[in-house]
Amino acid sequence: MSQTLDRALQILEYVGDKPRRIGEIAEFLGVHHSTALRFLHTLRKHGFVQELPGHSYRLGSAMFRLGFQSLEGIELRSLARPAMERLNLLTGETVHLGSLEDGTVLYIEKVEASHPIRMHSRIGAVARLHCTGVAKGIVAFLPLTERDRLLAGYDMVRRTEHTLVEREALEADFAASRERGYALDDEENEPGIHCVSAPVHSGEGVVIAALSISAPVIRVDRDTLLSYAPALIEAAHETSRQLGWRG
Amino acid sequence: MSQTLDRALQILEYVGDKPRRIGEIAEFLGVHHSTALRFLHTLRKHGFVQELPGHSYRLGSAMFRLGFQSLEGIELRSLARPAMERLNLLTGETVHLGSLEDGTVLYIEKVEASHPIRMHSRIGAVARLHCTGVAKGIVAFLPLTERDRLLAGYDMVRRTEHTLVEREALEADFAASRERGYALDDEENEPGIHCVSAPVHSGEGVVIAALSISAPVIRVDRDTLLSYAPALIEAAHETSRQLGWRG
DNA sequence: CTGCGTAATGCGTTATGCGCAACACGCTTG
DNA sequence: CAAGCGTGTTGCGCATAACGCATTACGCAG
Repeated sequence: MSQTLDRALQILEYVGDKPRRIGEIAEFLGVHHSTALRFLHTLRKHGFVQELPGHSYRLGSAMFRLGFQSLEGIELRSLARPAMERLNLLTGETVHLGSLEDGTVLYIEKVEASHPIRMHSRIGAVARLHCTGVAKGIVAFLPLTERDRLLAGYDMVRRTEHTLVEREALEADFAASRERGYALDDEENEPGIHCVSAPVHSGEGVVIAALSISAPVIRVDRDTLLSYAPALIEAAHETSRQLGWRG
Repeated sequence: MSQTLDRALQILEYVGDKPRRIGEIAEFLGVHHSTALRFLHTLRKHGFVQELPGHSYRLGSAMFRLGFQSLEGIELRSLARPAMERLNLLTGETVHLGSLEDGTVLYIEKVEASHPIRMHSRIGAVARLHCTGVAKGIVAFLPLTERDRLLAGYDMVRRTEHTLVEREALEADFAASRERGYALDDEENEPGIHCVSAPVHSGEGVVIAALSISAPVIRVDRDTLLSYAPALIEAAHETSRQLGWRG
Protein backbone atom coordinates (compact mmCIF):
# COMPACT_ATOMS: atom_id res chain seq x y z
CA MET A 1 0.00 0.00 0.00
CA SER A 2 1.19 3.42 -0.89
CA GLN A 3 0.90 5.94 1.90
CA THR A 4 0.99 8.93 -0.39
CA LEU A 5 -1.72 7.63 -2.64
CA ASP A 6 -3.74 6.49 0.32
CA ARG A 7 -3.75 9.99 1.71
CA ALA A 8 -4.61 11.56 -1.61
CA LEU A 9 -7.60 9.29 -2.08
CA GLN A 10 -8.75 10.17 1.40
CA ILE A 11 -8.66 13.79 0.30
CA LEU A 12 -10.89 13.04 -2.66
CA GLU A 13 -13.44 11.33 -0.44
CA TYR A 14 -13.24 14.13 2.10
CA VAL A 15 -13.51 16.93 -0.42
CA GLY A 16 -16.30 15.12 -2.25
CA ASP A 17 -18.52 15.59 0.74
CA LYS A 18 -18.30 19.35 0.53
CA PRO A 19 -15.70 21.98 -0.35
CA ARG A 20 -12.92 22.13 2.23
CA ARG A 21 -10.12 24.45 3.13
CA ILE A 22 -6.50 23.47 3.50
CA GLY A 23 -6.51 23.60 7.26
CA GLU A 24 -9.36 21.16 7.49
CA ILE A 25 -7.77 18.79 5.04
CA ALA A 26 -4.39 18.83 6.72
CA GLU A 27 -5.98 18.23 10.08
CA PHE A 28 -8.18 15.47 8.69
CA LEU A 29 -5.15 13.64 7.33
CA GLY A 30 -2.98 14.48 10.31
CA VAL A 31 -0.25 15.95 8.15
CA HIS A 32 1.51 19.26 7.77
CA HIS A 33 -0.10 22.01 5.72
CA SER A 34 2.65 21.86 3.15
CA THR A 35 2.06 18.18 2.64
CA ALA A 36 -1.65 18.66 2.10
CA LEU A 37 -0.87 21.49 -0.27
CA ARG A 38 1.47 19.32 -2.28
CA PHE A 39 -1.30 16.79 -2.77
CA LEU A 40 -3.82 19.41 -3.72
CA HIS A 41 -1.49 20.90 -6.30
CA THR A 42 -0.99 17.56 -7.95
CA LEU A 43 -4.68 16.78 -7.83
CA ARG A 44 -5.45 20.18 -9.25
CA LYS A 45 -2.93 19.79 -12.05
CA HIS A 46 -4.86 16.73 -13.20
CA GLY A 47 -8.23 18.38 -12.72
CA PHE A 48 -9.34 16.09 -9.91
CA VAL A 49 -9.89 19.01 -7.60
CA GLN A 50 -10.67 22.61 -8.30
CA GLU A 51 -9.94 25.66 -6.22
CA LEU A 52 -12.88 27.88 -5.43
CA PRO A 53 -12.59 31.61 -4.76
CA GLY A 54 -11.92 31.84 -1.03
CA HIS A 55 -9.29 29.10 -0.84
CA SER A 56 -11.54 26.14 -0.63
CA TYR A 57 -11.33 23.05 -2.77
CA ARG A 58 -13.90 20.80 -4.33
CA LEU A 59 -13.84 17.92 -6.79
CA GLY A 60 -12.90 18.94 -10.29
CA SER A 61 -13.80 18.23 -13.85
CA ALA A 62 -11.66 15.13 -14.29
CA MET A 63 -13.59 13.57 -11.46
CA PHE A 64 -16.96 13.74 -13.08
CA ARG A 65 -15.65 13.28 -16.58
CA LEU A 66 -14.13 9.97 -15.54
CA GLY A 67 -17.05 9.13 -13.29
CA PHE A 68 -19.49 9.28 -16.14
CA GLN A 69 -17.05 7.61 -18.45
CA SER A 70 -16.77 4.67 -16.10
CA LEU A 71 -20.53 4.35 -15.94
CA GLU A 72 -20.56 4.15 -19.71
CA GLY A 73 -18.36 1.07 -19.56
CA ILE A 74 -20.75 -0.94 -17.43
CA GLU A 75 -22.42 -3.39 -19.77
CA LEU A 76 -25.19 -4.15 -17.30
CA ARG A 77 -26.39 -0.60 -17.73
CA SER A 78 -26.75 -0.66 -21.48
CA LEU A 79 -28.18 -4.17 -21.43
CA ALA A 80 -30.87 -3.24 -18.93
CA ARG A 81 -31.81 0.03 -20.56
CA PRO A 82 -34.32 -1.32 -23.13
CA ALA A 83 -36.14 -3.38 -20.50
CA MET A 84 -36.27 -0.32 -18.25
CA GLU A 85 -37.77 1.78 -20.99
CA ARG A 86 -40.39 -0.87 -21.62
CA LEU A 87 -41.31 -0.92 -17.94
CA ASN A 88 -41.54 2.85 -17.96
CA LEU A 89 -43.77 2.77 -21.01
CA LEU A 90 -45.99 0.11 -19.46
CA THR A 91 -46.40 1.77 -16.08
CA GLY A 92 -45.57 5.41 -16.65
CA GLU A 93 -43.55 5.35 -13.43
CA THR A 94 -39.91 5.83 -12.50
CA VAL A 95 -37.67 2.81 -13.10
CA HIS A 96 -34.34 2.38 -11.31
CA LEU A 97 -31.39 0.09 -11.82
CA GLY A 98 -29.26 -0.48 -8.73
CA SER A 99 -26.03 -2.42 -8.63
CA LEU A 100 -24.09 -3.98 -5.78
CA GLU A 101 -20.62 -2.47 -5.78
CA ASP A 102 -18.07 -2.95 -3.02
CA GLY A 103 -20.65 -3.70 -0.38
CA THR A 104 -22.99 -0.84 -1.21
CA VAL A 105 -25.83 -0.50 -3.66
CA LEU A 106 -25.54 2.34 -6.15
CA TYR A 107 -28.14 3.69 -8.52
CA ILE A 108 -26.57 3.30 -11.94
CA GLU A 109 -29.50 4.04 -14.23
CA LYS A 110 -32.86 5.71 -14.05
CA VAL A 111 -35.80 6.27 -16.37
CA GLU A 112 -37.94 9.13 -15.14
CA ALA A 113 -41.69 8.98 -14.77
CA SER A 114 -43.70 10.92 -17.30
CA HIS A 115 -45.41 12.69 -14.42
CA PRO A 116 -42.45 14.38 -12.84
CA ILE A 117 -42.46 13.61 -9.13
CA ARG A 118 -39.55 14.74 -6.99
CA MET A 119 -37.72 11.75 -5.68
CA HIS A 120 -34.56 11.61 -3.63
CA SER A 121 -32.69 9.39 -5.98
CA ARG A 122 -30.03 10.11 -8.50
CA ILE A 123 -27.55 8.15 -10.51
CA GLY A 124 -24.38 7.61 -8.54
CA ALA A 125 -26.15 7.88 -5.22
CA VAL A 126 -26.02 5.20 -2.56
CA ALA A 127 -29.23 3.27 -1.97
CA ARG A 128 -29.78 2.45 1.69
CA LEU A 129 -29.68 -1.29 2.17
CA HIS A 130 -32.56 -1.69 4.57
CA CYS A 131 -35.24 0.62 3.21
CA THR A 132 -34.90 1.30 -0.51
CA GLY A 133 -36.58 -0.79 -3.16
CA VAL A 134 -33.54 -1.48 -5.31
CA ALA A 135 -31.33 -2.43 -2.40
CA LYS A 136 -33.88 -4.74 -0.83
CA GLY A 137 -34.41 -6.34 -4.21
CA ILE A 138 -30.76 -7.29 -4.17
CA VAL A 139 -30.04 -8.05 -0.53
CA ALA A 140 -33.15 -10.16 0.05
CA PHE A 141 -31.95 -12.58 -2.58
CA LEU A 142 -28.37 -12.91 -1.40
CA PRO A 143 -27.27 -15.89 0.70
CA LEU A 144 -27.34 -15.39 4.47
CA THR A 145 -23.57 -15.17 4.79
CA GLU A 146 -23.55 -12.30 2.30
CA ARG A 147 -26.40 -10.57 4.08
CA ASP A 148 -24.52 -10.88 7.35
CA ARG A 149 -21.41 -9.41 5.82
CA LEU A 150 -23.26 -6.48 4.28
CA LEU A 151 -25.36 -5.67 7.32
CA ALA A 152 -22.60 -6.12 9.89
CA GLY A 153 -22.04 -2.69 11.36
CA TYR A 154 -24.68 -1.21 9.11
CA ASP A 155 -26.80 1.41 10.81
CA MET A 156 -30.47 0.80 10.09
CA VAL A 157 -31.55 4.38 10.47
CA ARG A 158 -35.25 5.15 10.73
CA ARG A 159 -36.31 7.11 7.66
CA THR A 160 -40.09 6.97 8.02
CA GLU A 161 -42.54 5.41 10.41
CA HIS A 162 -42.63 2.34 8.17
CA THR A 163 -38.89 1.77 8.15
CA LEU A 164 -37.81 -1.62 9.43
CA VAL A 165 -35.11 -0.94 12.00
CA GLU A 166 -34.66 -4.41 13.45
CA ARG A 167 -32.58 -6.99 11.67
CA GLU A 168 -35.11 -9.63 12.63
CA ALA A 169 -38.03 -7.81 11.01
CA LEU A 170 -35.91 -7.17 7.95
CA GLU A 171 -35.07 -10.85 7.66
CA ALA A 172 -38.76 -11.74 7.81
CA ASP A 173 -39.36 -9.23 5.03
CA PHE A 174 -36.52 -10.74 3.02
CA ALA A 175 -37.99 -14.21 3.41
CA ALA A 176 -41.37 -12.97 2.21
CA SER A 177 -39.65 -11.29 -0.74
CA ARG A 178 -37.90 -14.50 -1.73
CA GLU A 179 -41.24 -16.27 -1.48
CA ARG A 180 -42.90 -13.71 -3.77
CA GLY A 181 -39.96 -13.33 -6.12
CA TYR A 182 -39.84 -9.58 -5.66
CA ALA A 183 -39.15 -7.11 -2.86
CA LEU A 184 -41.32 -4.32 -1.60
CA ASP A 185 -40.57 -0.89 -0.21
CA ASP A 186 -43.74 0.23 1.52
CA GLU A 187 -42.92 3.90 2.19
CA GLU A 188 -39.89 2.74 4.16
CA ASN A 189 -37.46 5.24 2.70
CA GLU A 190 -39.59 8.21 1.67
CA PRO A 191 -43.09 8.92 2.91
CA GLY A 192 -45.56 8.68 0.08
CA ILE A 193 -43.33 6.59 -2.19
CA HIS A 194 -43.54 2.84 -2.55
CA CYS A 195 -41.64 0.46 -4.84
CA VAL A 196 -41.45 -3.05 -6.16
CA SER A 197 -38.10 -4.51 -7.03
CA ALA A 198 -36.75 -7.70 -8.61
CA PRO A 199 -33.20 -9.10 -8.66
CA VAL A 200 -30.87 -9.41 -11.65
CA HIS A 201 -28.47 -12.35 -11.80
CA SER A 202 -25.03 -12.46 -13.35
CA GLY A 203 -23.89 -15.16 -15.72
CA GLU A 204 -22.56 -17.05 -12.71
CA GLY A 205 -25.97 -16.96 -11.08
CA VAL A 206 -25.02 -14.43 -8.41
CA VAL A 207 -27.44 -11.61 -7.60
CA ILE A 208 -25.66 -8.43 -8.63
CA ALA A 209 -28.36 -5.86 -9.26
CA ALA A 210 -32.05 -5.09 -9.17
CA LEU A 211 -34.68 -3.29 -11.18
CA SER A 212 -37.32 -1.32 -9.34
CA ILE A 213 -40.48 0.61 -10.07
CA SER A 214 -41.20 3.57 -7.79
CA ALA A 215 -44.47 5.43 -7.55
CA PRO A 216 -46.25 7.89 -5.29
CA VAL A 217 -49.04 6.30 -3.25
CA ILE A 218 -51.39 9.10 -4.20
CA ARG A 219 -51.29 8.08 -7.84
CA VAL A 220 -50.72 4.35 -7.60
CA ASP A 221 -52.42 2.25 -4.93
CA ARG A 222 -50.89 -0.87 -3.54
CA ASP A 223 -52.79 -3.30 -5.71
CA THR A 224 -51.85 -1.48 -8.89
CA LEU A 225 -48.21 -1.42 -7.80
CA LEU A 226 -48.25 -5.14 -7.12
CA SER A 227 -49.82 -5.74 -10.51
CA TYR A 228 -46.59 -4.46 -12.06
CA ALA A 229 -44.59 -7.25 -10.43
CA PRO A 230 -44.88 -9.88 -13.19
CA ALA A 231 -43.63 -7.51 -15.88
CA LEU A 232 -40.90 -6.34 -13.55
CA ILE A 233 -39.74 -9.86 -12.84
CA GLU A 234 -39.79 -10.69 -16.51
CA ALA A 235 -37.69 -7.60 -17.27
CA ALA A 236 -35.19 -8.59 -14.59
CA HIS A 237 -35.05 -12.13 -15.95
CA GLU A 238 -34.51 -10.88 -19.45
CA THR A 239 -31.62 -8.72 -18.29
CA SER A 240 -30.19 -11.67 -16.36
CA ARG A 241 -30.39 -13.89 -19.41
CA GLN A 242 -28.51 -11.30 -21.43
CA LEU A 243 -25.77 -11.56 -18.84
CA GLY A 244 -25.59 -15.27 -19.50
CA TRP A 245 -27.82 -16.44 -16.70
CA ARG A 246 -29.68 -19.69 -17.18
CA GLY A 247 -32.22 -19.57 -14.39
CA MET B 1 4.30 17.81 -7.11
CA SER B 2 4.06 14.32 -5.83
CA GLN B 3 5.47 11.69 -8.15
CA THR B 4 3.51 8.84 -6.62
CA LEU B 5 0.22 10.65 -6.82
CA ASP B 6 1.01 11.88 -10.29
CA ARG B 7 1.47 8.33 -11.50
CA ALA B 8 -1.67 7.12 -9.81
CA LEU B 9 -3.78 9.81 -11.41
CA GLN B 10 -2.30 8.89 -14.76
CA ILE B 11 -3.51 5.37 -14.11
CA LEU B 12 -7.03 6.60 -13.50
CA GLU B 13 -7.04 8.51 -16.76
CA TYR B 14 -5.53 5.59 -18.59
CA VAL B 15 -7.88 3.01 -17.14
CA GLY B 16 -10.86 5.28 -17.67
CA ASP B 17 -10.42 4.98 -21.40
CA LYS B 18 -10.95 1.22 -21.30
CA PRO B 19 -10.09 -1.68 -19.00
CA ARG B 20 -6.38 -2.38 -18.91
CA ARG B 21 -4.14 -5.14 -17.74
CA ILE B 22 -1.17 -4.72 -15.44
CA GLY B 23 1.39 -5.09 -18.15
CA GLU B 24 -0.09 -2.28 -20.17
CA ILE B 25 -0.33 -0.02 -17.16
CA ALA B 26 3.23 -0.66 -16.02
CA GLU B 27 4.52 -0.05 -19.51
CA PHE B 28 2.41 3.08 -19.87
CA LEU B 29 3.88 4.55 -16.71
CA GLY B 30 7.33 3.23 -17.38
CA VAL B 31 7.56 1.53 -14.01
CA HIS B 32 8.03 -1.96 -12.71
CA HIS B 33 5.09 -4.34 -12.48
CA SER B 34 5.28 -4.45 -8.74
CA THR B 35 5.06 -0.69 -8.57
CA ALA B 36 2.01 -0.56 -10.80
CA LEU B 37 0.48 -3.32 -8.72
CA ARG B 38 1.06 -1.39 -5.53
CA PHE B 39 -0.86 1.53 -6.96
CA LEU B 40 -3.68 -0.64 -8.18
CA HIS B 41 -4.05 -2.28 -4.79
CA THR B 42 -4.33 1.04 -3.07
CA LEU B 43 -6.74 2.35 -5.67
CA ARG B 44 -8.80 -0.82 -5.38
CA LYS B 45 -8.88 -0.63 -1.61
CA HIS B 46 -10.60 2.73 -1.94
CA GLY B 47 -12.88 1.54 -4.73
CA PHE B 48 -11.39 3.81 -7.39
CA VAL B 49 -10.60 0.87 -9.59
CA GLN B 50 -12.15 -2.52 -9.83
CA GLU B 51 -10.65 -5.78 -11.00
CA LEU B 52 -12.51 -7.60 -13.73
CA PRO B 53 -12.36 -11.35 -14.24
CA GLY B 54 -9.34 -11.92 -16.41
CA HIS B 55 -6.95 -9.59 -14.57
CA SER B 56 -7.98 -6.36 -16.15
CA TYR B 57 -8.87 -3.21 -14.29
CA ARG B 58 -11.43 -0.54 -14.83
CA LEU B 59 -12.67 2.45 -12.85
CA GLY B 60 -14.58 1.52 -9.74
CA SER B 61 -17.58 2.55 -7.78
CA ALA B 62 -15.92 5.33 -5.79
CA MET B 63 -15.10 6.99 -9.06
CA PHE B 64 -18.61 7.41 -10.26
CA ARG B 65 -20.07 7.87 -6.83
CA LEU B 66 -17.80 10.86 -6.34
CA GLY B 67 -18.18 11.96 -9.92
CA PHE B 68 -21.91 12.33 -9.58
CA GLN B 69 -21.54 13.78 -6.14
CA SER B 70 -19.31 16.52 -7.47
CA LEU B 71 -21.80 17.35 -10.17
CA GLU B 72 -24.41 17.77 -7.48
CA GLY B 73 -22.31 20.48 -5.89
CA ILE B 74 -22.23 22.69 -8.95
CA GLU B 75 -24.69 25.47 -8.29
CA LEU B 76 -24.82 26.50 -11.93
CA ARG B 77 -26.45 23.18 -12.67
CA SER B 78 -29.32 23.50 -10.22
CA LEU B 79 -29.79 27.17 -11.05
CA ALA B 80 -30.09 26.49 -14.76
CA ARG B 81 -32.36 23.49 -14.43
CA PRO B 82 -35.72 25.33 -14.27
CA ALA B 83 -34.88 27.48 -17.28
CA MET B 84 -33.84 24.36 -19.16
CA GLU B 85 -37.10 22.64 -18.37
CA ARG B 86 -39.02 25.66 -19.58
CA LEU B 87 -37.11 25.64 -22.85
CA ASN B 88 -37.81 21.96 -23.23
CA LEU B 89 -41.49 22.52 -22.59
CA LEU B 90 -41.61 25.37 -25.07
CA THR B 91 -39.78 23.59 -27.89
CA GLY B 92 -40.11 19.91 -27.11
CA GLU B 93 -36.44 19.51 -28.00
CA THR B 94 -33.30 18.47 -26.18
CA VAL B 95 -31.69 21.16 -24.02
CA HIS B 96 -28.04 21.01 -22.96
CA LEU B 97 -25.99 22.88 -20.42
CA GLY B 98 -22.27 22.95 -21.11
CA SER B 99 -19.64 24.42 -18.83
CA LEU B 100 -16.07 25.51 -19.44
CA GLU B 101 -13.84 23.52 -17.11
CA ASP B 102 -10.05 23.48 -17.30
CA GLY B 103 -9.93 24.41 -20.94
CA THR B 104 -12.56 21.98 -22.13
CA VAL B 105 -16.32 22.21 -22.36
CA LEU B 106 -18.25 19.50 -20.55
CA TYR B 107 -21.92 18.67 -20.72
CA ILE B 108 -23.14 19.01 -17.17
CA GLU B 109 -26.90 18.85 -17.62
CA LYS B 110 -29.39 17.66 -20.19
CA VAL B 111 -33.15 17.67 -20.58
CA GLU B 112 -34.21 15.07 -23.11
CA ALA B 113 -36.57 15.73 -25.97
CA SER B 114 -40.02 14.24 -25.65
CA HIS B 115 -39.49 12.59 -29.02
CA PRO B 116 -36.55 10.40 -28.17
CA ILE B 117 -33.87 10.93 -30.81
CA ARG B 118 -30.49 9.29 -30.37
CA MET B 119 -27.86 11.90 -29.88
CA HIS B 120 -24.19 11.46 -29.15
CA SER B 121 -24.19 13.54 -26.05
CA ARG B 122 -24.16 12.59 -22.45
CA ILE B 123 -23.53 14.29 -19.16
CA GLY B 124 -19.85 14.25 -18.33
CA ALA B 125 -18.81 14.04 -21.96
CA VAL B 126 -16.50 16.53 -23.62
CA ALA B 127 -18.09 18.87 -26.16
CA ARG B 128 -15.83 19.53 -29.12
CA LEU B 129 -14.89 23.19 -29.18
CA HIS B 130 -15.20 23.87 -32.89
CA CYS B 131 -18.35 22.05 -33.90
CA THR B 132 -20.81 21.53 -31.04
CA GLY B 133 -23.53 23.99 -30.19
CA VAL B 134 -22.79 24.35 -26.49
CA ALA B 135 -19.07 24.81 -26.97
CA LYS B 136 -19.44 27.37 -29.75
CA GLY B 137 -21.94 29.22 -27.59
CA ILE B 138 -19.19 29.64 -25.02
CA VAL B 139 -16.06 30.07 -27.10
CA ALA B 140 -17.55 32.57 -29.56
CA PHE B 141 -18.18 34.95 -26.68
CA LEU B 142 -14.79 34.68 -25.03
CA PRO B 143 -12.13 37.35 -25.61
CA LEU B 144 -9.65 36.67 -28.39
CA THR B 145 -6.80 35.88 -26.01
CA GLU B 146 -8.91 33.19 -24.38
CA ARG B 147 -9.93 31.78 -27.74
CA ASP B 148 -6.30 31.63 -28.76
CA ARG B 149 -5.36 29.82 -25.59
CA LEU B 150 -8.16 27.27 -25.94
CA LEU B 151 -7.64 26.60 -29.63
CA ALA B 152 -3.85 26.50 -29.55
CA GLY B 153 -2.92 22.96 -30.40
CA TYR B 154 -6.56 21.99 -30.70
CA ASP B 155 -7.24 19.60 -33.55
CA MET B 156 -10.25 20.77 -35.55
CA VAL B 157 -11.24 17.36 -36.78
CA ARG B 158 -13.79 17.13 -39.57
CA ARG B 159 -16.95 15.51 -38.22
CA THR B 160 -19.37 16.17 -41.08
CA GLU B 161 -19.22 17.92 -44.40
CA HIS B 162 -20.39 21.10 -42.68
CA THR B 163 -17.67 21.12 -40.03
CA LEU B 164 -15.54 24.25 -40.02
CA VAL B 165 -11.96 23.04 -40.02
CA GLU B 166 -10.15 26.32 -40.54
CA ARG B 167 -9.54 28.67 -37.68
CA GLU B 168 -10.29 31.59 -39.97
CA ALA B 169 -13.72 30.28 -40.95
CA LEU B 170 -14.44 29.53 -37.32
CA GLU B 171 -13.52 33.08 -36.31
CA ALA B 172 -15.90 34.46 -38.92
CA ASP B 173 -18.61 32.22 -37.51
CA PHE B 174 -17.78 33.44 -33.98
CA ALA B 175 -18.05 37.06 -35.10
CA ALA B 176 -21.45 36.38 -36.65
CA SER B 177 -22.52 34.66 -33.43
CA ARG B 178 -21.51 37.63 -31.32
CA GLU B 179 -23.44 39.82 -33.71
CA ARG B 180 -26.59 37.69 -33.38
CA GLY B 181 -26.18 37.01 -29.65
CA TYR B 182 -26.30 33.27 -30.14
CA ALA B 183 -24.21 30.57 -31.81
CA LEU B 184 -25.28 28.07 -34.39
CA ASP B 185 -24.27 24.47 -35.05
CA ASP B 186 -25.48 23.72 -38.56
CA GLU B 187 -24.95 19.93 -38.68
CA GLU B 188 -21.29 20.54 -37.93
CA ASN B 189 -20.94 17.81 -35.33
CA GLU B 190 -23.57 15.24 -36.24
CA PRO B 191 -25.27 14.97 -39.61
CA GLY B 192 -28.96 15.72 -39.30
CA ILE B 193 -28.67 17.59 -35.99
CA HIS B 194 -28.53 21.36 -35.66
CA CYS B 195 -28.43 23.56 -32.57
CA VAL B 196 -28.73 27.08 -31.28
CA SER B 197 -26.74 28.11 -28.23
CA ALA B 198 -26.44 31.14 -25.98
CA PRO B 199 -23.78 32.02 -23.40
CA VAL B 200 -24.17 32.17 -19.62
CA HIS B 201 -22.16 34.75 -17.67
CA SER B 202 -20.78 34.46 -14.17
CA GLY B 203 -21.23 37.09 -11.51
CA GLU B 204 -17.93 38.59 -12.65
CA GLY B 205 -19.22 38.91 -16.20
CA VAL B 206 -17.08 36.12 -17.60
CA VAL B 207 -18.63 33.63 -20.01
CA ILE B 208 -18.53 30.29 -18.23
CA ALA B 209 -21.23 28.17 -19.79
CA ALA B 210 -23.89 27.93 -22.47
CA LEU B 211 -27.39 26.64 -22.96
CA SER B 212 -28.27 24.97 -26.23
CA ILE B 213 -31.26 23.55 -28.02
CA SER B 214 -30.61 20.62 -30.32
CA ALA B 215 -33.02 19.21 -32.88
CA PRO B 216 -33.06 16.92 -35.88
CA VAL B 217 -33.38 18.75 -39.18
CA ILE B 218 -36.10 16.37 -40.32
CA ARG B 219 -38.40 17.57 -37.57
CA VAL B 220 -37.32 21.17 -37.13
CA ASP B 221 -36.35 23.31 -40.08
CA ARG B 222 -33.87 26.11 -39.82
CA ASP B 223 -36.38 28.92 -39.45
CA THR B 224 -38.17 27.15 -36.64
CA LEU B 225 -34.87 26.51 -34.89
CA LEU B 226 -33.87 30.16 -35.20
CA SER B 227 -37.25 31.19 -33.83
CA TYR B 228 -36.24 29.54 -30.54
CA ALA B 229 -33.30 31.91 -30.16
CA PRO B 230 -35.04 34.73 -28.23
CA ALA B 231 -36.37 32.36 -25.57
CA LEU B 232 -32.98 30.66 -25.40
CA ILE B 233 -31.18 33.96 -24.91
CA GLU B 234 -33.65 34.99 -22.24
CA ALA B 235 -33.13 31.68 -20.43
CA ALA B 236 -29.37 32.15 -20.56
CA HIS B 237 -29.70 35.70 -19.29
CA GLU B 238 -31.93 34.59 -16.46
CA THR B 239 -29.39 31.99 -15.42
CA SER B 240 -26.62 34.58 -15.64
CA ARG B 241 -28.58 36.99 -13.47
CA GLN B 242 -29.02 34.28 -10.85
CA LEU B 243 -25.25 33.99 -10.79
CA GLY B 244 -25.04 37.68 -9.98
CA TRP B 245 -24.50 38.99 -13.49
CA ARG B 246 -25.72 42.48 -14.25
CA GLY B 247 -25.60 42.52 -18.04
C1' DC C 1 -1.79 47.68 14.06
C1' DT C 2 -2.19 42.72 15.20
C1' DG C 3 -3.74 38.12 14.42
C1' DC C 4 -5.24 34.43 11.52
C1' DG C 5 -5.26 31.41 7.57
C1' DT C 6 -3.34 30.47 3.29
C1' DA C 7 0.53 30.22 -0.34
C1' DA C 8 5.15 29.42 -1.87
C1' DT C 9 9.96 28.04 -1.22
C1' DG C 10 14.05 25.89 0.67
C1' DC C 11 16.31 22.39 3.37
C1' DG C 12 17.88 18.41 6.22
C1' DT C 13 16.22 13.93 7.49
C1' DT C 14 14.48 9.66 6.86
C1' DA C 15 10.57 7.19 5.90
C1' DT C 16 8.88 5.23 2.07
C1' DG C 17 8.50 4.16 -2.48
C1' DC C 18 11.24 1.89 -5.84
C1' DG C 19 13.29 -1.88 -8.69
C1' DC C 20 14.79 -6.36 -8.63
C1' DA C 21 14.68 -11.14 -7.88
C1' DA C 22 12.52 -15.36 -6.65
C1' DC C 23 8.56 -18.16 -6.50
C1' DA C 24 3.66 -19.61 -7.00
C1' DC C 25 -0.31 -19.85 -9.90
C1' DG C 26 -3.30 -20.37 -13.94
C1' DC C 27 -3.80 -20.49 -18.69
C1' DT C 28 -2.40 -21.32 -23.32
C1' DT C 29 0.82 -23.37 -26.60
C1' DG C 30 3.74 -26.67 -28.53
C1' DC D 1 3.24 -33.40 -20.51
C1' DA D 2 6.34 -29.66 -20.53
C1' DA D 3 7.37 -25.02 -21.75
C1' DG D 4 6.17 -20.33 -21.97
C1' DC D 5 3.66 -16.30 -20.78
C1' DG D 6 1.40 -13.00 -17.87
C1' DT D 7 0.00 -12.19 -13.42
C1' DG D 8 0.16 -12.07 -8.20
C1' DT D 9 2.90 -12.12 -3.95
C1' DT D 10 6.75 -11.47 -0.87
C1' DG D 11 11.16 -9.84 0.75
C1' DC D 12 15.10 -6.87 0.64
C1' DG D 13 18.61 -3.23 -0.04
C1' DC D 14 19.08 1.33 -1.91
C1' DA D 15 18.29 5.95 -2.87
C1' DT D 16 14.88 8.78 -4.08
C1' DA D 17 11.23 11.40 -3.09
C1' DA D 18 8.10 12.66 0.39
C1' DC D 19 7.92 14.59 4.81
C1' DG D 20 7.91 18.20 8.46
C1' DC D 21 9.55 22.50 9.72
C1' DA D 22 10.83 27.18 9.27
C1' DT D 23 10.60 31.36 6.82
C1' DT D 24 8.47 34.80 4.07
C1' DA D 25 4.73 36.92 1.78
C1' DC D 26 -0.08 37.97 1.01
C1' DG D 27 -4.91 39.08 2.02
C1' DC D 28 -8.54 39.70 5.17
C1' DA D 29 -10.86 40.83 9.58
C1' DG D 30 -11.01 42.62 13.99
